[in-house]
Formats: sequence, structure tokens, C-alpha cells
Amino acid sequence: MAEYTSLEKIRLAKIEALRAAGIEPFPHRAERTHTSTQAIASFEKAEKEAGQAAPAEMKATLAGRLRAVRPMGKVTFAHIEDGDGRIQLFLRANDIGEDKLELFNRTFDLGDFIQAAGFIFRTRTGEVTLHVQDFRMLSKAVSPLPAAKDEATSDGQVIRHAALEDPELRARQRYADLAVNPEVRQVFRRRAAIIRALRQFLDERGFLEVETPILQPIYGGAAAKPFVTHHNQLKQDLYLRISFELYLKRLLVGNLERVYEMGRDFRNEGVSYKHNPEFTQLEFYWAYADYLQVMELTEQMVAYVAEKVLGTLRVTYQGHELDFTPPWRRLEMRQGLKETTGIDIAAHPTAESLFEALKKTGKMPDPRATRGKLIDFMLSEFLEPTLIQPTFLYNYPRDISPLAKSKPGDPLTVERFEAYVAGFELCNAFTELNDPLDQESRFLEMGRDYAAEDEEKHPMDDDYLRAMRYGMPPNGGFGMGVDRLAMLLTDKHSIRDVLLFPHLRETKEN
RNA sequence: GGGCGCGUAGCUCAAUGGUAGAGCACUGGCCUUUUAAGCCAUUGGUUGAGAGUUCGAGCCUCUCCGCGCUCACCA
Repeated sequence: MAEYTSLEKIRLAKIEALRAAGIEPFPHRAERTHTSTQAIASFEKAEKEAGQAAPAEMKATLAGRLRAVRPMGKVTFAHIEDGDGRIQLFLRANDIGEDKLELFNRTFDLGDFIQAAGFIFRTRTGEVTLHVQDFRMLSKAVSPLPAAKDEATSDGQVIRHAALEDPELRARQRYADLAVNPEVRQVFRRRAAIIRALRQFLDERGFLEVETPILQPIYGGAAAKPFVTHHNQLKQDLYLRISFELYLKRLLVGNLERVYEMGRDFRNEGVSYKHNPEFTQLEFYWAYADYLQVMELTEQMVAYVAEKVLGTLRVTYQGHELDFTPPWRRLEMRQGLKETTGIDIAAHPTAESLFEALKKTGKMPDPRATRGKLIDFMLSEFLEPTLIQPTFLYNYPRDISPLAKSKPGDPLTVERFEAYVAGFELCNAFTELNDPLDQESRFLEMGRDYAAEDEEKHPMDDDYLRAMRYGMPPNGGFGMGVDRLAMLLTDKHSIRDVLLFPHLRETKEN
């Protein structure tokens, strides 16, 4: 049972009062002829056409949420906000009667959804306003919105004098955040536009969008701990997928040459400003292409999205001026590490030798790490933070890339790249391993490397190997965190700001 | 998981260890073109939860809860 605050009790009493007066505070149907923006635009157009003469009377029925009320005796001004903007209402006792104005002033509150009909005019101070001839309640708000006061100037600007700012409340009650902070609605409109543009780009190039299982008997395709669930009737444990990779590549075996999927991945790991337990991933696989072709497609795709969504390839992100114009900088990992650490990884073919070299840098890596893990450590410790402008880092160590194809003549290195922007990883791609015998031995190797830590052990996927034995075309594969792209294109520091309902710890009330 | 910080009215924020306050919102009154409308009068609190020190705790100590930053983890 809800516990009501004193403010809520007052509003509940108003609901009773409305019903007692024969007015339903939650009617079934509503009417509307214009949105606020449409009403203002068509009135201004009519004004322009009329020139010096007064424009013909323009009737309108509007609907929206009450965001400001200024009662002045026998006249009340109010603002309603709808999906695309705000408009002022003018209620006068002469037009609607003193009783109805009294009803409005006594029982209508900020946050209520209302409908108002009348004609559009301009007030003395010049604001386009609905002169209300009739109005009704559409939905009574029991709880006041957690909003401070806004100032609406006559030229349509809204000045925020205080706002809902508590990041926890904003994330837990995103509905309230959206209702009182219009710029949040813009972030999620832009996110939708990003996702739409990604689909368009891939669709136009002959990629087929597919859907593969989220509940998987064997998880794979990434090194992450999975969420475990259980099917009761089948008495079977299932994992929420940590990547789409192994299923999408099965489709290449089935002669689908270009496939992609955009959807949710789940990783049972730490939560941070760039990690959420569930996140949106885009993966595509492209038969007869290699990682260099994927690299080109990647920079084109991101540039396409930025152009579509923002109309520019130059983006301000957390104070950095980023330029997504292709071609992006290409930096071989070995070269990048040599420049930032002075260590040439090619001169250290074993973990022991690389560890000794790293000790001299003053940063201490995990002494049990494999060579690949040590290189990964060097990457995140020294190189990653320097990669602000979009950069392709390519040629990765083999032992942290069990699904990527080796570089010809270099058994320690695979054909893999990651794109870094603003110091964090945006995407990951490689020339996919399609030799079933090599793949099997890589799985076995991983099993050995991770044997100590059971949860991270990469399970052998026999069905995947069976598929590959039928023959998999050479191909390039790609994966990107869509939330991270959304962060870049909305200038948000935290992944929580681009997720409508980010994961938060349970509270006692819940 | 570690370190640092934060949590006070519906919202935004004050308050030397000494009676918990302001603005907005709310409630009542005046006001027929206002723009955070204005003026007058009110109301509103288990200071995140619990324990301790003290004559006295929003403030000091401890435990717990939540959030933020950061480190670790993270193909």
C-alpha cells in the first residue's frame, strides 16, 4: 500500500471533489487538433499571410501536462507541455464563467494532463497563446512532479531556475526525469536515431538482420562471466548470452553471406560509468572480407551515423573535439606500445620476458598473467588513455583472441583491430578464424589458460565446431557497444545517461 | 571487492557540538494580459537507518543502506 504524503493527500481530496461534482478525473478519451508546436507554427504562418490585417480566427484543441499556473483573480495564465513543446493558456472568467475558473484554480494542479479548446491569439507581451473557451481534466496527477520552477519568457524560451538533479532519483524514476527534464527526452530520441541509422547503413549494403538465441545452453564469443538461469520443465541450466558471435558465424556456414544483429548482451561483471550488466551490442559478419575491409566499413558506418544524426562529423565529447572523418588513424599495436612504453613486444615472445621488461615501468602487472594479458595490461595502462581521436589499433596477441585468425608468418599475432575514441574502446573486429581444427585447439588452449578460474573458462562449443567443419567462408566480423556510440554522440560521460533504465542496486522499499 | 566523498522539507540548497532554516512548490486570502507574476498569512522534518560519546549530535565515533568519483575486475 502506498503511503501518501501530505501533498498527495490534498490531491486525492481533489479527485474526490471532482467526482462529487460529476467530473471524471481519468476519462477514457481525449481530443486534440494540434500539438503545441503545430499550433504556434500555423498561427504564425497565418499572421504572416494576413500582413497588417488581423489573421482569421484559428480554433485549436490542445492536450498536455500542466507545467505552470499563474492565477490573477478573474484571469489565469498557465503553460502546458506536450510531446514537442509548450504553449501558454489564457483562461478568463468572462469567457468560461467564474465557476469554471474557480474549478480550475481549486482542483487543477501542476503535473495534471488536461485538454483545452479555444482560439489562438497573441498576448500583449507577444506570446502565442490559447484563449481557452473550454477545458477538461484528462488525467489527475496524484504525486507532484519533482520539479522546481521554470520561467517561460514571451519568446518561448524556458529558463530553468532549478531542476531535478539527484542522479540516483533521475535514474530510478526515469519517468519523472523525462517528465521534467526535456533534454533527457532529446538524448533518447537521438539514441533511437543512432540505432535507426546503423540499421539503414547495414541494410543498404546487403546485410540481413537476424535474431539469435538469448538463452543459450553454452555461452561464448567473449571472455565474460554469464548470468545463469534455469528452464524448469526441461530441467536445464541456460545462460544469457554474452555475445552473438558463435550463432552469427553459424549462419555464414548456411550461406547467408552478410548478417547482423543488434540486441542485448548480458555480462555478470562490474558496473561502472562504461559498463552496465545488460547492454546493446551490434555485431556483423561479412563473408569474403578481411579485417582491413571491416576497418574501412567501420569508419564509414560511424561517419554515416554521425552525419545522419548530428549533420556533422565533428563532435564535442567531454571537452574534446573529435573528428570522425575517414580515414581514421591506423596504429599497429606493437608500434603504439613501443612509443608509449619503450618496450617492443616482438622482442619478448614469452610472458616471463615481457613481465621482466614491464617491471621497469613502475606499474605492476599480475605476475600470473599470460603474455596476451600482459600486453592487454600495457594497452589499457599506457596506450588507451592517449587515444582520443578515432584510432584503429590493429594486430593483437593471439592468446587473448581465440576466435581470430593468425597473421600469416607471425604465430603470436592475429588479424584483429579495436577502435578507440576518447580513451575508450568502441568496437572490436577481426578476420574470423574459419579452420575447424585450429579453432578446436584454440578452445582447448583457452580451457587450459582459464582452468584455475572456473567461471571465466571458455566452454567448448561442439556444435559450433561441427558447423565450421561443413565449411565457413573466409570472413570479417565486427562488434560494437551501441551504448558507447550513443555516449559519444550525446556527449554523456556515463552509460547510465544513455540507458532509460540502467541497473541500480535494490533498495529496501523495492 | 578496495579507497575517497555525499545523503537535511516534494525540488534546489543553508545551518561553530547549543531552539533545524531559505527560495520555489503546497494551503488560505487579495488581484481581469501574466512570464520563477506580485502582495499578505500559514503549513511542511524520524536531518538515509541503527548504535555510541556528550549535560546536549544534522555536525564527533562505529555499523549498515543507497548514490557519486576512483582503483581493481572486464577478449
